[in-house]
Amino acid sequence: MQVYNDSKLEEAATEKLRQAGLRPTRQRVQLACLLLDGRDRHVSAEAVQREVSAQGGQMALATIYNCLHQFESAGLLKRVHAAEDVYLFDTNLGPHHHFLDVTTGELIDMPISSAADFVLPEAPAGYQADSVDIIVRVRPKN
Amino acid sequence: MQVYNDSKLEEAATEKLRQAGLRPTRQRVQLACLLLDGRDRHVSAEAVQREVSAQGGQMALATIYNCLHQFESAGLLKRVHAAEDVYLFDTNLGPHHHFLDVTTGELIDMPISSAADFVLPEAPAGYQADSVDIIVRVRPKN
DNA sequence: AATCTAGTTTAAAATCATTCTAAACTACTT
DNA sequence: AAGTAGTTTAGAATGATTTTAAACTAGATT
Repeated sequence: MQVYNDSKLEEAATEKLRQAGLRPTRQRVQLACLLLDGRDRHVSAEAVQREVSAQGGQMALATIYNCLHQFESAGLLKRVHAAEDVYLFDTNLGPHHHFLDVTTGELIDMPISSAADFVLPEAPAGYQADSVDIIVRVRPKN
Repeated sequence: MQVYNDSKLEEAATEKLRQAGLRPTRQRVQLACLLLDGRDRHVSAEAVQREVSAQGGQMALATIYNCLHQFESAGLLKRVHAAEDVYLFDTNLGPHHHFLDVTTGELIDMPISSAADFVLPEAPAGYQADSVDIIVRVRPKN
């Protein structure tokens, strides 16, 4: 946490956690401030730990994994398949898909309107579609 | 391999490996017979090892990983993201995507009947699209 | 405010799929 | 038959994630 905490942000985070049925512990509040502030981001547990460290704090990786998964279960985050063997937590809760820059591994949100261009085949007989994941691999031009 | 090897199959596999620039070792021929026989399948390294064992053979997992990756590099297999943390090797080399039965983890090939069904979204400015991965999660009706 | 307790955090160990190592083996050439 | 580069292998290493179990804490109870 910053030397000067933004108590407004913390109060909002606390409220968000309460509504999600999560006890607002110091760690969860800190992570909520970091991740549930409205910015659309794609983060790994380790990246979160680095951010916590950068703010002068410290948090066990196990705690970060716990919290991120709890946030996910509570619908505060989504877990997305970013690349080959990489999963990230996505703060963008709206329906969207991703572009993946194969040269850097960076994920870029794909507005759903673009994805609407996709015409998906009917689900196989006896099945009903549940959800769709689309990743378009891209690379910088030239 | 079966008690009575199908030497025709082995010859075909040997030829396929040669054309791919892979020395047809005993292990690679056995795996090629198992996997490159025209059936469309989705297999893990461990599943392959179980099949080898079921045929009375044995093969180090490291060898299986080596071979599967070499087959992939040679364009004889594709590696696909099957589910959450699961990757499988896909013997269907044609352009296609997958349905994933979320209740069993089973992958079902999604034919691309007409390539026109898939209109790629515009890549972000400065990027060009490379390839697309689509997984439609499905579940049995009722 | 002190106590209680279920829920939480943590360091450290465990897990598990995959990869690496380096020694033994083998396909192919000479 | 011998040589050599490429292969296979058991076992160790890796690395992201999960588990363990002991210490800690938020919130309820007295």
